[in-house]
Amino acid sequence: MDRRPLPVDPIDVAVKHWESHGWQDAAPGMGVLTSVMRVQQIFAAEVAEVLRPFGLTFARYEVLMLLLFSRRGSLPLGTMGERLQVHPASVTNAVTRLEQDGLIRRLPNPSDGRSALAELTAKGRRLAVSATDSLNTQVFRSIALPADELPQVYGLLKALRRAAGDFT
Amino acid sequence: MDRRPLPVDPIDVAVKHWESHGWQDAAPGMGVLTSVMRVQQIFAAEVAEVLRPFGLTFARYEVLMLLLFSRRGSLPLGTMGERLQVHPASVTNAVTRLEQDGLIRRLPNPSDGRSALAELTAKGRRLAVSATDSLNTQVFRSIALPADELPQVYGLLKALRRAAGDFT
DNA sequence: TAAGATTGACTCTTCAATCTTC
DNA sequence: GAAGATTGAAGAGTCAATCTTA
Repeated sequence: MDRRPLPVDPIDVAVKHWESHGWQDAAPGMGVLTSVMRVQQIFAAEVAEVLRPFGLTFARYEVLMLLLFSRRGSLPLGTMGERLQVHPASVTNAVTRLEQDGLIRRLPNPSDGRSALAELTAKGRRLAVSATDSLNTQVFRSIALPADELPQVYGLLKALRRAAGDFT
Repeated sequence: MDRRPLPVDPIDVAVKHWESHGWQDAAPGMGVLTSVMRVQQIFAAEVAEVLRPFGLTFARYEVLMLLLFSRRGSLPLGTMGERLQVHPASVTNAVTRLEQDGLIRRLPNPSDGRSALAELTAKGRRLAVSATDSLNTQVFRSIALPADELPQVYGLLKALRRAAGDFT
């Protein structure tokens, strides 16, 4: 689904339309929201391409990394859903697939019979590290902004997330 | 799928993990990418909630707005895919659904027998304007950033989009 | 009764293959 | 043969309903 670059920025055009329809006060917000949607789409495509050879999606990669960074290499599914801010059903989905691929194991939670733990296997640990190496090199280190502007975007997006009640 | 706010910012935590695993140079990019993904998720949820009563998704709303802003109120499907940066199949999907709902009409393209035009109906035009009023009020005008910071984010995201080859 | 997890239905997206027209 | 659009299949996400345990 690759496209040639457009001669004009379609989001600039949309913002101008908003301004000329009497929606001046909403135009900047519309522009920012639409830009976030589009940048996410670009990032998601890049990440998906890098992760495909590993048999991973971004959601499943995030589950692996959460486990990699955890003290014992295991976490309750509910905790993972909270940290990743996704629906419980999405966690179940990702965990099931990762388990089929032998990257994690499901264990009963000794302290709560209702709960399940996901635990990283040795194979999962190795894959998480390899995939991270690729992502670091091909995506994260290549984000096309002057180095001093990255913390700026980060801070602005963080303000948006905090305002939305993501964290306190 | 609503969640209570977390006591710490999970993205801050991930960035710190990156730094302490010898991936310092990739940490800022990882933080920005992850933040964009999360802010997109928040925005998408807000937009979906506002559009639900109108029977619209964001993708279908974007199609309506593209037609609303076009000279004749009609555009070839391929052109819409380019402007919205989505797969042709997504356009077909959205257009089919909008047509079922009586918001647009499919017409043959007089200048190319392979191509189809989508044309806004009166009903579609009214709905597009109503939905925009709601989005302006409940989402776009309420984006939680000091007014002078919106153009800043916009500019930074635009630099990212340009670097990705979105437009020239 | 409530909480954790799972299931099945539904939506949206992309991809590959196909059909028609240029 | 190439381009525009469509179709069917597969993947991922949410939601509502359900099952089990606390």
